[in-house]
Amino acid sequence: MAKPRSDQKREEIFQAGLKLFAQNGYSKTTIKEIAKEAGVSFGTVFTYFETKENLFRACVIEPLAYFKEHMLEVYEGLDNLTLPKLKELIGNHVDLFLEMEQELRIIQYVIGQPHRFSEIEELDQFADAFFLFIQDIVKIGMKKGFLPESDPQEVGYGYLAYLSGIRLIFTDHANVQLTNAFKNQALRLFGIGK
Amino acid sequence: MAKPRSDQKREEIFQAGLKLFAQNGYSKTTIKEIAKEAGVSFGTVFTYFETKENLFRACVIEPLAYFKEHMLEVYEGLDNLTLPKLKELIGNHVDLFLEMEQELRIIQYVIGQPHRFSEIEELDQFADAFFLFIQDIVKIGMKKGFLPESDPQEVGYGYLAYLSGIRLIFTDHANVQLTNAFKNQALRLFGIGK
Amino acid sequence: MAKPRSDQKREEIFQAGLKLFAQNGYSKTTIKEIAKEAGVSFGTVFTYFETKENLFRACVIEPLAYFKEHMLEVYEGLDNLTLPKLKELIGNHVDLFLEMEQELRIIQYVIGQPHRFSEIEELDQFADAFFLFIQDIVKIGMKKGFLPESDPQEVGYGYLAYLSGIRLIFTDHANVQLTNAFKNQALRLFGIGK
Amino acid sequence: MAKPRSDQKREEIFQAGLKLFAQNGYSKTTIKEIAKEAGVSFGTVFTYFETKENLFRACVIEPLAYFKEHMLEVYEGLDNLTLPKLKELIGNHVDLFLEMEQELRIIQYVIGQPHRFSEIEELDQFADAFFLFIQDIVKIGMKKGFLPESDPQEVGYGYLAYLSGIRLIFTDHANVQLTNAFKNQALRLFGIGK
DNA sequence: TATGAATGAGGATTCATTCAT
DNA sequence: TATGAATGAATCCTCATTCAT
Repeated sequence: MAKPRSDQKREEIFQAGLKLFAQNGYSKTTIKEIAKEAGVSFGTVFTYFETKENLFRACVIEPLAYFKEHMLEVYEGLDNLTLPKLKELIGNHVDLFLEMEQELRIIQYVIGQPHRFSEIEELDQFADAFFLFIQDIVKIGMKKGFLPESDPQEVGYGYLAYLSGIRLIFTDHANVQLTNAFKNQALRLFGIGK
Repeated sequence: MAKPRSDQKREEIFQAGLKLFAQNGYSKTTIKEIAKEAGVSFGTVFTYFETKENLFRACVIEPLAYFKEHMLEVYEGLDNLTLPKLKELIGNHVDLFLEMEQELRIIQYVIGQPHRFSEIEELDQFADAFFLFIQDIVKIGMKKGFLPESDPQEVGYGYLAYLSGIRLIFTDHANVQLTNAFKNQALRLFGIGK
Repeated sequence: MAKPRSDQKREEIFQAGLKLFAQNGYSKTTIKEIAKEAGVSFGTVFTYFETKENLFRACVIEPLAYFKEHMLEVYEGLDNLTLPKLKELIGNHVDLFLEMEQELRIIQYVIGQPHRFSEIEELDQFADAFFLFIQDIVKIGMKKGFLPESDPQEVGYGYLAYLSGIRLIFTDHANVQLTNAFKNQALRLFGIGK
Repeated sequence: MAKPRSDQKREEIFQAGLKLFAQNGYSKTTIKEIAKEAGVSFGTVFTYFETKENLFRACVIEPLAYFKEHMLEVYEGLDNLTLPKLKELIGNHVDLFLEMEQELRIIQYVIGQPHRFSEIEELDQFADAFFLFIQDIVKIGMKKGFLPESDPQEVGYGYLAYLSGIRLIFTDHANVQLTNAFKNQALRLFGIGK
C-alpha cells in the first residue's frame, strides 16, 4: 500500500499551494510551480487535488477550521471571564493573526474578490460568529465592571477590522515590539489601557 | 477625481480598469472586458495604455496621489491642531477609506502580493509618511494635553492597521451607523472616547 | 474592414476540419493540424469557431443541409414521377453518396457513436424524411405500374442501408465502372433491372 | 464466441474494450473505463494487453476470424449450391451483420479511418475474399439457372455495400420485421424475389 | 500477478499584444 | 486615431504508461 506516503504528499502539495497562492494569488500561481515547490511531478498534483480550484478551496477552507477553533476559544467559559483572561485572549488573537501569515493572505485574497469565490460564504459565517462572540465579551465585561461603557456592536466591528488590518499592513515577519504594540492598541479598542 | 484629464476615453478606460481590477484581480481581468466596460473597442485600450500592466499600474498609482493629499492634510498646520480638529481629521480618514472602495481594493491586492508588484514601493513610502504623520499628531496631542499618555509608534501602527482593516472587512457599501462605529473606535485608538 | 477575408478564412478552416475529421476522427484530429492544413495560425481557428466541438458540429450540420436539398429533390413533383425520372433520381443519389466522401465519412463517424454526439438527432430526422420519401416513391411507382409489387417500407430500409454502405466500403475514389455497378444494383432494390 | 480462452480476466477486459471502443471510439475510450467495465484494476489491463493499441487491435482482428469463418461458409461446397441454400446463406449473412453489433461498429470505425489503422489491410483482404466468394456464387447460380443474368462483379460490390450499410444505419437492436425486410431486399440484389 | 500512485507528453483553450486597414 | 483579426505563448487538464509494493 502506498497510502502512508500519500498523506505526506498531499500535505506537501497543500503547503506549496498555501505558500504560492498567498504569494502570487490564484491566477498567477501555476500548477507547475506548485508541483516544483512540493517536489512532486506535475501530474501528481492532480492525483491529490482534482483541479487547481479544489486545491485553492482547500487552502481557504482547511485553515479556517483551525482558525475558528482558536479564535472562539475561552477557557472555563465566557461566564468566568475576567480582565486578565480577556487580555490573554486578545493577546492570543493578535498572535494568531500575526502567525498565520499565508493562510490569512489567501483569506484576504478571497475577501477582496467576493464575486469570484464562493468560499466567501464560509468566511462570512466565521466573521459573523466572531462578531457575536466579541459582543458577548463586551457585555459581560461591562456587567462585571472590568470594561468601560461601550457599544458592543461598535467594539465588535472595530476589533474585527483591526485584527484584519494588522495582517494586511505588515509584510515582513512580526517582531516582539510590533506584536506588543498591536496588543496594546487592541486593548484600547475595548476601552482599556495597558 | 484623480487628475484633470482632457481625454475622456482615457478616463473611461481607467475607470473600467479600476472597477474590474478591484472586482476580479489583475489576472482574471481581461482587456476585452475592460474595453467593453469602457464602451470602447478592444484595440483602443492599447492606444491609451501601452500594456495591461501599465493600466494596472495607473490604477494603483494615480489614486494614491489623491489619497496622499487627503490623508496627510491638516488645515492651518499641525502646530495649530486641537482635539476637535483631530476628531475631524480622524472622521475624514474613516470616510475616505470607506469611500474609496475600488481604489483601496486594488491597493490591498498589491499589498497582499508584495513580491509581485513593484508598485509596492510607492505604497510603502506612503505608509511610512502616514505613519510619521500620525506619530507627530500623537506627540503634539500629548504635549498640548488633549491626548493621554501614549506610545506614538504604537498608535501609528495600530491606527494604520485599523484603517486598512475597515476597508477589508466590509464588502457592502458602508452605512451611517457603521461609519460612526468605525469613527468612535478610531478615537479609542488615540486614547480618547466619544 | 477585414470581413471579406474572414469568410474565406472560415471556409478554409472548415474545409481543413472536414478533411481531417473525416480522415482521423474527432479526437485524433488536433486544432494544430487543422490550423496547419488551413494555412492559418493556431489561434485563428478559435476566431472562427469558438471550440473544436463547434467546428466539428459545423462539419456535420452544414453539409447535411446541402445533402437534404439534393437527396429529396424531384423535378416537377412526385406526382409526375416516371420510370426514367426515377432512374435519374437513383443515379443522382448514388453520385451524391460517392462524391461527398468526406462529409459522409464524418456523418458515419457520428452515426457510429450515437451516444457521443448530439448531432445524431438531426441525422435521424433526415434519415426519417428520406425513408418516407422513398416509400412515397415506391407507392406511386406501383400505382403507376412502373414498379413491381413491393413492400414500400422494406424498399425504404434497404435502399437507405445500401446507399450508406456504398460510401462505407470503398475508400478510394470511385471510378465510372464502380459507379455504374452501384447504380444498377440500386435499381434492383426497387425491383427493376437495367 | 470468439476463441475459447482459458484466462477469464483477459476475456473480460477484451469484452469491455469491445463494448467501449464500439460505443465511444478509440481515443475517447480510456483504459480506466475499460478496467472499471471489466471489473479489474487499472494496472491489470496492462498485464493482458501491453498497450491500449494492442487491445484495440485485438478487438478488430479477433472478431474478424469468427466473421470470416461464418461469412464464407457454405455447407457441402459451392458446387452443390441451390436456390434454397443460397437464400439460407443470405439469411445467415444478414443475421450475422445484425448480431455482431459491437464488432462491426469497431470495424466500421477502422474502415472509416483507413489512414489511421494498419488493421485495415486484414479487413481489405477479407472484403476481397468475400467479394470473390459472392462472384463465384453468382456465376454458379447463373450456370445452374436459379439466378437471372447478372454481372457477378456488380452483385459482389452491391451486396457487400448493402450488408455493410444495414449495420451502419440502425443503431437500436434489430427486430424480426426489420430483419426480414433486410433479407428480402438482399435477395433482390441477386435478382430474385421473395 | 494485481494494484494504483507517479510521471509527463500532448491537447484545447485563453488572452495580451501586434498590425493592417 | 480606432478597430478587431491574427498570432502563439502559457496554462490547465487528461491519460497512457511505468514501476514500486
